Amino acid sequence: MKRTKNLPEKQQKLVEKLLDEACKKMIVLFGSCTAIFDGRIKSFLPKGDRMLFVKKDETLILHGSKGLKPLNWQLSGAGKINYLIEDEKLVVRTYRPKTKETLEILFDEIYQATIYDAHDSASLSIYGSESDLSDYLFSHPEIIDKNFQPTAREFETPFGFLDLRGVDKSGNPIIVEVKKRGATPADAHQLKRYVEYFEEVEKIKVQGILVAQSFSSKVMNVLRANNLEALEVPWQEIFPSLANEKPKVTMDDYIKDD
Amino acid sequence: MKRTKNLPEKQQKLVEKLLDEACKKMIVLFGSCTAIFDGRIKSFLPKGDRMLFVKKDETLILHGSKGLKPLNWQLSGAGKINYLIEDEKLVVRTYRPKTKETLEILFDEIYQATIYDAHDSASLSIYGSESDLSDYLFSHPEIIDKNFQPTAREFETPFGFLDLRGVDKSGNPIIVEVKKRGATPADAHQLKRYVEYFEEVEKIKVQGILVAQSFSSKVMNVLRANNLEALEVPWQEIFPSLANEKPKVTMDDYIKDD
DNA sequence: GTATGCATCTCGGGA
DNA sequence: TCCCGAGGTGCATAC
Repeated sequence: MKRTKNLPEKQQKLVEKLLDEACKKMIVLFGSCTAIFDGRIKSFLPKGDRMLFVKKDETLILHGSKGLKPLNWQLSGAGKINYLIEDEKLVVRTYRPKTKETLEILFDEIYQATIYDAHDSASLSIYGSESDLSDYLFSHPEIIDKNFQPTAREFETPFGFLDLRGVDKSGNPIIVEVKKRGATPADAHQLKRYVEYFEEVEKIKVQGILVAQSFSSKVMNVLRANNLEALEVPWQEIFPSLANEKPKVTMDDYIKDD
Repeated sequence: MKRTKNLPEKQQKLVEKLLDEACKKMIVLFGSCTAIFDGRIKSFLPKGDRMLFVKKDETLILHGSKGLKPLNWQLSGAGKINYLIEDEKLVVRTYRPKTKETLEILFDEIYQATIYDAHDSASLSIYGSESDLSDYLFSHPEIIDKNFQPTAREFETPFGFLDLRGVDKSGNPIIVEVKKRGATPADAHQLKRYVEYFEEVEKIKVQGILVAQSFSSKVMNVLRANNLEALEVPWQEIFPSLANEKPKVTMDDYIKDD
């Protein structure tokens, strides 16, 4: 990429443009910069080539050349983003009062600045969440146990919501905590605290079952130590993945040309 | 923004360029697209103006006009990103074998394509993490209690690591769980598990203290019910925030001109 | 490689 | 508004 010298007058013009377009359009700046964040944590980012992305809601995202997570960012809801020239260099400065967080990005050089006029009213639709899995288990209780009869979903306790409640064939109460991913020790603890709620507060002895994709030995230890059950449910078989086969749903099913 | 017609020959040239530069440079495409993700979850994104950002490590990020989080993405480590022309439209398709996840982005129109040659060897340095706070409390135990004497940091139990262990002036054992953020019910239960471990397995009665930024009434209820202590530690006073005052550390302290 | 827990977690839903 | 838990959590670190 050609690196044009950033002449002062050119920079001044850019700043005016940026201030003018802020909150109306997406702004992408590409250049060499350093950054300092101060708030919930402090961080310093030495000089390097980055992409700064400012959205219409003034979310500010500074990306490096690797990984999904940005190097630095500022959430929307911060005050106005300041674009200034200091020492002939572009400085982008934001302050988020709610969390008292400042982000300061100093551009040594700007290689390219682009202002996009984006229109997007669409929103992402999702299928296959943990709550979908709970729903499915509620209506297909035999997956949990052939004698399991669910009685409630999203049952509230003072310790939080539990996913499924039911009984076995003898009427003994069962509670189920559902995780789509692999179980963590925290998940086992979560289930334990629901069981404790019933035993200590409601004076009911319940069987706790943790449903998850997989169980590590440490998690199994916690479960066994607390007399809780583990049930491996491969949700991929419940929500058949299209990944391995020819997609059954293609974009053509959705796309409408104007 | 001027919306140039995407002529087939032009698109073909873009595809060649994209394939050529993949993994060598950052790619930014701006246009109108739909997207389908299939893997850990299924999602469909209707048509709208988006920014597609492909990093050198083949991380792929599709951003909408709001919020920090991308609408769709693919982590690095996926197979080669496919850029194809289908029905005279650019299709970006990736498959990540590890998690069997596909992402397909179909561009209805491309407004701008940019290829950046980024050089960034610098890495972010961070100060003020939870572990920094634990370290600080270990060396300044009077913050927890004037009679607290720490004996261990990162002490392992079968239920997980606890942050601090120590004794009071009478030699009674104390364990401390440290959170930098506000305490959650799960935090209180985690501490309870640790206390139970000592009482049930090691047959030692210990006092549990939860250190956090703030405590909700629900969390306080759980703590009180289990005879656990809450200690509000304003870490902002420990790692003085520069947010409210004139920054003491400015970029000038770091920046070295080549 | 897997497992574990932090994160400037972000985000959405519910009270 | 705050509180709470899910997340395609991502990510580093410990094993």
